[in-house]
Amino acid sequence: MAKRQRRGSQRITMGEVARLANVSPSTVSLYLRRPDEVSPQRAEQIQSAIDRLGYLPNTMAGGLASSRSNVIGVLVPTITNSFFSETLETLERHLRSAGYQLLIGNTEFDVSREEELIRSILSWNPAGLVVTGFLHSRSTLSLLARTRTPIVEMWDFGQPGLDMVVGFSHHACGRLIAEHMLTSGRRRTAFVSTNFQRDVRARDRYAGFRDSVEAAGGTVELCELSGRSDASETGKLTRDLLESHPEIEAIACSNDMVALGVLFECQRQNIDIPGRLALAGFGNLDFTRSTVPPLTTIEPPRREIGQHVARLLLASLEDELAEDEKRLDLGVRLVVRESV
Amino acid sequence: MAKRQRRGSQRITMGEVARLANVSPSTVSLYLRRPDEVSPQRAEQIQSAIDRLGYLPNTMAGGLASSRSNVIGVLVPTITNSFFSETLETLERHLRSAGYQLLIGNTEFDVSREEELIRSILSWNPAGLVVTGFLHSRSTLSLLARTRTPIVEMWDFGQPGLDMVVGFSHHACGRLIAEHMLTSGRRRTAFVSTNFQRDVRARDRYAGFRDSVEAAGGTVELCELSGRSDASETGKLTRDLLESHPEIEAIACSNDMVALGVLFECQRQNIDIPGRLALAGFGNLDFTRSTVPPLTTIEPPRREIGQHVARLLLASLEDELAEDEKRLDLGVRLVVRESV
DNA sequence: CGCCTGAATCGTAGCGCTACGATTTTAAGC
DNA sequence: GCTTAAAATCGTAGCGCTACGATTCAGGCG
Repeated sequence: MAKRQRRGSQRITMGEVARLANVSPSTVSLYLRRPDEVSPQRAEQIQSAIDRLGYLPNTMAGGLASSRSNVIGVLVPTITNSFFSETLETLERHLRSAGYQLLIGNTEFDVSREEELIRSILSWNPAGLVVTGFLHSRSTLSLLARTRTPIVEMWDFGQPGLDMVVGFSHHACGRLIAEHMLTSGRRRTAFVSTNFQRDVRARDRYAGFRDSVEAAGGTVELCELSGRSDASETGKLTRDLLESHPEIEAIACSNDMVALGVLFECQRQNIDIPGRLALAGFGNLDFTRSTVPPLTTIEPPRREIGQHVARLLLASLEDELAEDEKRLDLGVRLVVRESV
Repeated sequence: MAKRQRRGSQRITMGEVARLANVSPSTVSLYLRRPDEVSPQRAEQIQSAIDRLGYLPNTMAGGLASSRSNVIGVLVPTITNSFFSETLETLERHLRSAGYQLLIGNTEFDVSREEELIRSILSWNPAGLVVTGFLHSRSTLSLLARTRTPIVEMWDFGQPGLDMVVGFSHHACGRLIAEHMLTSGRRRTAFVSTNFQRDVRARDRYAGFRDSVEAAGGTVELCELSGRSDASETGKLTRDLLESHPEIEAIACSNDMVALGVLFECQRQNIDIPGRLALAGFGNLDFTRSTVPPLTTIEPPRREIGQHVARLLLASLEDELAEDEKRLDLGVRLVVRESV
């Protein structure tokens, strides 16, 4: 909380607008909320008073009085990741145009931090809540069970969920990549991942990949990149991997940035892609189409997620949604280019 | 605003906690705000009542009553850009640990959208406001002049500013790159930029670059990339540029993603970097150290900006800052690698 | 011309909390 | 045991707005 008190900072109230416009405060309030219910004449008086005074409504007072808010809380593991930030951007655009304000929180892939953030967001009496994935702490779950605000779990699919779900199956992504590699005749593979311990969804993609490869009699070597180094540490890791496992003929990466690191290492070592080694990413980031060679990857519906989350949220705020409208698998697209 | 009314969603109030704990509501409030001012015995009664009821304070009611809020508004051009999102992440971390809640807005490089967002944030009676850069609409300026909340303008430096300023000079960045290229003997240059029309800071970097190059008797060809295509359209543009201006021996890019696109095009055309062409980016994104060849770029103080903005904001909330503490040029570091 | 109806406007009572002065409790000192 | 100051607790009066029922106003009609 602010230490320095800033009261009396001559903020204009609705009452002052009313006085200047020669109407009652209730009329001003009504004008602001449902302009077509006041006469054109009053409307005009009120608007000009507002303009003249530079009146800004006090959201907190309004929210308290109506015990309702235009806040929607959104929790992502990190906004630093273009997957989530594009979803956020789209979500923001759609929700703002419907009059809502996003409260964004970074869970840092940590369920206890998520809990803390949810507590803080819930104290705003939000109209809706959007969280990433299905993994929540026990007390988060009970916190969420008790609240009545609509909840969307996004960026994943395949589990029951708390209320609404918009996403896709990461396990299926892994399988998709695996099948494509198998088709191109590769059986000895590796999966290189950042953030493997913390990111359930990366682990799901790995699991899907491994399941498919092993079902076809192939092998999968798992390589974890430590920390946040997306493309720098990758070089060394790739070198070690290829040295200790010279039989490997395909590498799937947990995301395109990792794949970029692998790709540059291959360029350095003159390893032919896809001749000697097949390479695939995840994310279909912008650069993937211009790498040398262009990178085969998976396009997750980043912006579509945002759009549909907004749509569902808005709909559920209007009226109760049928059960079968509450779950949306947006699927995923394999973008085949030249690296596999 | 929410259409469906969710009142009566049996939310627990402070009064109910008080009743269960056998104290007055004021004591509960005091306990929550300044726990050390209630006796340990009461504290314990109250806390257990809170836990038992699952009480969550109502932020709006608190904010209204104290006419003060723990909200800090932050406006960035786009959260989709790792420059800003890393600043945001750092800012969030520091500010949250001091008890503040960020309200993030996307201006989309549009001053009128910025104005709209500022209006909306101001209606929350925020404790502070952070905006990106110096470019604001006329009415934003008057809106901001009237308010008493501390304001930080970040990610730029060199203009008077409204209140506090934390950033660095983009013009200086351009000069830095130019000087390095000139030192390596290049005089015929090009500047390739995304988002040139909308992004003042990219234009400043260009201006700095051009000023230095031209002062040394060199030439600068400006290439603008349309829209959001960071690395894909870049290939074609580079090809055209190199064809129509075969004399060009150095390319500076508005950011590392653009440089990546140029680099891949050069790989395709077998253009030797830095032999035939020098290349530099901006941002020092993670991948730049592993490209082939590693990319010379500029490291902007992304996270430091967040950290110092938080520090200044917090300090100005405690007490008045001296004038000379209000402006901070964080500078910039040229990261020399192999591409120039 | 009064009556009725619907539209426009208004007044009042909170929303759940905090600020702050009033009151009660505690403990120290003699 | 009494006084007194300090510490702990409490009661009241809003914060600025919205909800909603009460009131006023227009106009149309018998």
